[in-house]
Amino acid sequence: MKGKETRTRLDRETVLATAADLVKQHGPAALTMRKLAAELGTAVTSIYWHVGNRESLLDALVERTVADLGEIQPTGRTPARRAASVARALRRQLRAHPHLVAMVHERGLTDRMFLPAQQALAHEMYAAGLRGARAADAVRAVQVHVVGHVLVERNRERAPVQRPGEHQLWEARTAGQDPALARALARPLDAERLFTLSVRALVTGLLGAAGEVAAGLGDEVAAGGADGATGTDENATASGPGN
Amino acid sequence: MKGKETRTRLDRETVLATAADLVKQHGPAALTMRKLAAELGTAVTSIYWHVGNRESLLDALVERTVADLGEIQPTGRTPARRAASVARALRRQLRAHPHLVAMVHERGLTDRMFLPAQQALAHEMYAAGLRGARAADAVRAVQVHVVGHVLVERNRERAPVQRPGEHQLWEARTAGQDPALARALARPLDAERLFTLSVRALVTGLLGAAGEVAAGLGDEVAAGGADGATGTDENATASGPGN
DNA sequence: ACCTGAACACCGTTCAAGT
DNA sequence: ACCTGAACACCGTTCAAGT
Repeated sequence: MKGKETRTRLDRETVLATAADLVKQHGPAALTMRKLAAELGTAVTSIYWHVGNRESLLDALVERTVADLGEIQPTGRTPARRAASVARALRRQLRAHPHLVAMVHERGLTDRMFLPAQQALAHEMYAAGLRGARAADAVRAVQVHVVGHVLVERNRERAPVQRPGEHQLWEARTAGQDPALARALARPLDAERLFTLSVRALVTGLLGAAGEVAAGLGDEVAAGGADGATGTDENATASGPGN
Repeated sequence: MKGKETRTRLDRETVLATAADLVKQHGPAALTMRKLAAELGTAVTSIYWHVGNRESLLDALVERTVADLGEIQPTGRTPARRAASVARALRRQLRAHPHLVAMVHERGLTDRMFLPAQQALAHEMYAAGLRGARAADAVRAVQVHVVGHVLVERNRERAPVQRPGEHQLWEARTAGQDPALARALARPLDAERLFTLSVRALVTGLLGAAGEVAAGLGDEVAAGGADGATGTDENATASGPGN
């Protein structure tokens, strides 16, 4: 159970490695200096010599994880689709490291982490005809949407079963004018589908103004938004070979 | 400093009240049973008699805060604008109780908390011509966007100064084809403006498909998305009288 | 240069004992 | 019915002492 037995020398590298392991398995809250020491087979205080303290240990962990995130490779034939594909790729990266988003945010490393995605998005916004501050707004809107969506998703997964639950709530209430709507809201939510759908809508909305006016790709954009309900098809599995 | 001096009887009510006070001032992490006891002028263990334990104390706190959130009163002349106004009102509610979102999520009370907003949104989506599952998707997309945005905002505010900072990052990098875009991304982000703008785009995108096809209000929707940069004007201060 | 145990100041929670 | 102190099992961190 305790992992390493014949310990000769402790090492900043192995401290980080086993710490990363603990975080990956049980989350950052479960990473206590004492448990880590037990796992390493050393005294608690030895860890301090190599990594300073718990806080800088987590810093280093985050830094290293961010460093070897895969490249983001946009896919699709139009800027709108390519921007959406960047959003999906970003979400996939984040979900591959379940505790990363929260840790990164707490540590104020968000900007560095999202720079590759930001640049990819900026490129597509430019290609779609957005310029300057307007393009910057679009980039940031998508970025915040993705991070926010992943945070909400993660919380929803971690949370104990929703206490009243949309189910009962919507069943009990007067279903209003649209019983089909009430039934749909009572069904459990498919996060992946909702993400794909909302990103598409957001990008469409962001490009819409400039798109129709400036670049004449309004029809393409509208088509991208119109096939909504089909959800996850070919372009959901496309990603860079890096990850 | 210790607040109450002449303490006759402890009371679940006053325990909750002072606990709420501590959370409001220093966040939920700062609410320790021992500090709370000190503030109350009682033994730590007395608290346990009234509220069980720390976890159910926080549960009760959240429950009570959610209970007296104000009504959500949509404003605006079109469904798109009214839906966006619901999103803004929801954001305002959440920001009025800075620690609420995270606590609510951790406790799995999200559904109950957002039911009023959800119903208001559902109403507007129906008015905009969306039906059934499609309307449900739109409602949830907006809901997740708002919660996610607020979570990101909160984290950004709490976080220590972003370490590398978009500033330096974007200045250092090859600014690509659009130096104005790079400059805009180097500027600090105006969360309120970005929120207004992205919600508008999202709603436009969500209604776009059904709106143009079914209800013939595509021009109105497009106009709503096109006046983008002006941001927070009349309808930003509108809310129910409840809060 | 690296590792150790003892010690300090914190936590939440339980429990027998008081009134 | 309500409040108490002592005690337990945890934390992160410091520090003098070892090799």
